[in-house]
Amino acid sequence: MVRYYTRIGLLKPRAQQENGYRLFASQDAQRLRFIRLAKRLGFTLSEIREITEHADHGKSPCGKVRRIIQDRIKENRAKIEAMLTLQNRMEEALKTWESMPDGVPDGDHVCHLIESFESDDDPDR
Amino acid sequence: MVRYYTRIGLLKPRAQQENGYRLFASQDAQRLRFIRLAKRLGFTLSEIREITEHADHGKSPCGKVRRIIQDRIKENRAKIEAMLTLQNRMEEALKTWESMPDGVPDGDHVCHLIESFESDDDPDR
DNA sequence: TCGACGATGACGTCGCGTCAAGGTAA
DNA sequence: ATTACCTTGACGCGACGTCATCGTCG
Repeated sequence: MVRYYTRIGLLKPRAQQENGYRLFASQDAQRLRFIRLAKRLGFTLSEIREITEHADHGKSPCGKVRRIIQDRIKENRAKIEAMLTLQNRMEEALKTWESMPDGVPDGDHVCHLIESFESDDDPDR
Repeated sequence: MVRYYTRIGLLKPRAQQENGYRLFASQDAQRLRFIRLAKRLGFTLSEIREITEHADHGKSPCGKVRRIIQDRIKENRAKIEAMLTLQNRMEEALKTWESMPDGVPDGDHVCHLIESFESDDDPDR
């Protein structure tokens, strides 16, 4: 991860001259802790990059931070609902399949279990 | 999608000789419907490929199908819980931040809102 | 001849992991 | 000299989308 964060410019350790080794200062450790906290709050790495660059230019990133997390809460709610819908569909399928035998595939049908779930319309996705 | 599915070998239209155009038969349309149904049930494309290849060899894929969906239900449950945990964390953060002003970044701190969420330990992730 | 289709191939997404080839430290 | 670390670079994942370049159809 540290190598990756360095690669995408989230961490900027100083390069030592003699050997090519990266030198991490305590500021870099601080920065890494910040990244971890932000990730725990749902921020993506590119958002974190925006935030830190903003801050490195002396501007307050707090407004941006509030906006991002509000959007993320909405997005997340939608994703959770979608996953709950899927979960219901899967459990329903398993239940229905309990009373159905395995089938042998012919040219037309791959698996009658799955094919028994013809969807009339396709509201989500 | 159709191009992609063809590329990864999920759809296999016959190539016409004269021009290089792909020729889709009704079987391909049937196969595509199957893929869509399976996706709606949470199967990944590589699982769908396993299933169809199994079936194309004349073997019943139904056992595999039952096993996969049972695993997927468990995985999904874990993911949903993780997302609910995240959602709580985000909403808690927003609430806490309501009473906090925006701050100006100094060398040590990027955003005190995020930094106020020091985590004692890190149980999940 | 022109414009709307088709094909292939390469590259982008996101957050890393992994592997190879080579240099360095103890 | 060994071996354990470090570096850069490329490629992999999943499920496509997009772009460029080319060929083809009407």
